[in-house]
Amino acid sequence: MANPKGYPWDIWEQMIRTVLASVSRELPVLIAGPTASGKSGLAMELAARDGRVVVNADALQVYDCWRLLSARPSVADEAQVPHALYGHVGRAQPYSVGHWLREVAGLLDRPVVIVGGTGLYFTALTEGLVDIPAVPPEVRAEADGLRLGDLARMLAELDPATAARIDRANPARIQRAWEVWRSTGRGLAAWQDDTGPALLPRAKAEALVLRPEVAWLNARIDLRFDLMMQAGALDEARAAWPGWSPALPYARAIGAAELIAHLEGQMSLAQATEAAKLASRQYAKRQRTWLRSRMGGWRTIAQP
RNA sequence: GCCCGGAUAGCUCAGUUGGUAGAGCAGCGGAUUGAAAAUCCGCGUGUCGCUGGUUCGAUUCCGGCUCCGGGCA
Repeated sequence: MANPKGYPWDIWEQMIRTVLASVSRELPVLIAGPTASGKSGLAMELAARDGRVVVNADALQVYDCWRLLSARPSVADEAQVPHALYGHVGRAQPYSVGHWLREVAGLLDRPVVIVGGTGLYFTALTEGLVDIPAVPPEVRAEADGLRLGDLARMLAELDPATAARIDRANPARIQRAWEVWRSTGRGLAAWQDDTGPALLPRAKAEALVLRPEVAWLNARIDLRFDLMMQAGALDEARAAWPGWSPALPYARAIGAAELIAHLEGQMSLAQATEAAKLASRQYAKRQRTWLRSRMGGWRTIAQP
């Protein structure tokens, strides 16, 4: 990617290369960082150097419909170095951390560099995740049909331990807790207390976090979206338009809803573009919070 | 040139019968063990255009000025 005007991309890239020179050739490598920080390119270099497979740790790059909008590696990239867990999930297919972790488990018998921006995925990998049976679609549908207040009341009554532990102002948490109780007959808190050892503890991997400077990253984010548009992101959105289901996870790709809204005549292309860039910057901020607070023991690569 | 309206947070605006002001968005901080590019929680960041006057006290009332809209010439 080109260098945003006035920002020292070359210095950042050189600095990272220096760091990479000291990265183990044997241990699995993890690369976390905010969107547009240059993770994928670095992963490819390491993969080429050590004969590693690049493994995706991004919740949106798994979907087959978003190569451009999710900033997935290009066809050329994939031809150059082996990649795994990219674009292998259909948009109507259920997918979540649990699926991802099980797939990663099957790949750890070979040299890997695991790269992505989804903090939850890395935390599940290095700190563990309870194996709770998947919530059946009927239970999800049942929960979707109930009012939040009712879910909260039922949860407080049936599973007070979980109700006390979760953020009860958060609808997503309440619904998840209710669904687990409903589909397994056991409380989420009880399940979580049984969390086993991590699949790949951070001590057994080379764990890196990229932390570029905020203004620099924001400029990169804006530039990257412009490049996506030049590469045909609007066509990609148009292809995903028929049967568009905003409630499904695939629809959360930043920029997708904005471009669809434009196709539906609800906003100009300029407005959609601005909204998508804004949403990306806000997403990067949330990622920063996670990286700061949950990846303290990781090796930080910050911009000077 | 004259008349009318406006000027308050980064933006769009509300408000103060005179006691130095608050919403939305943006921003900042945080939570986050299966929808996580999701979801949720917290925080107001200010020469109230400038300048005189009245007043114990002016962002508020009065005069002048500046700028921005609109109208009449």
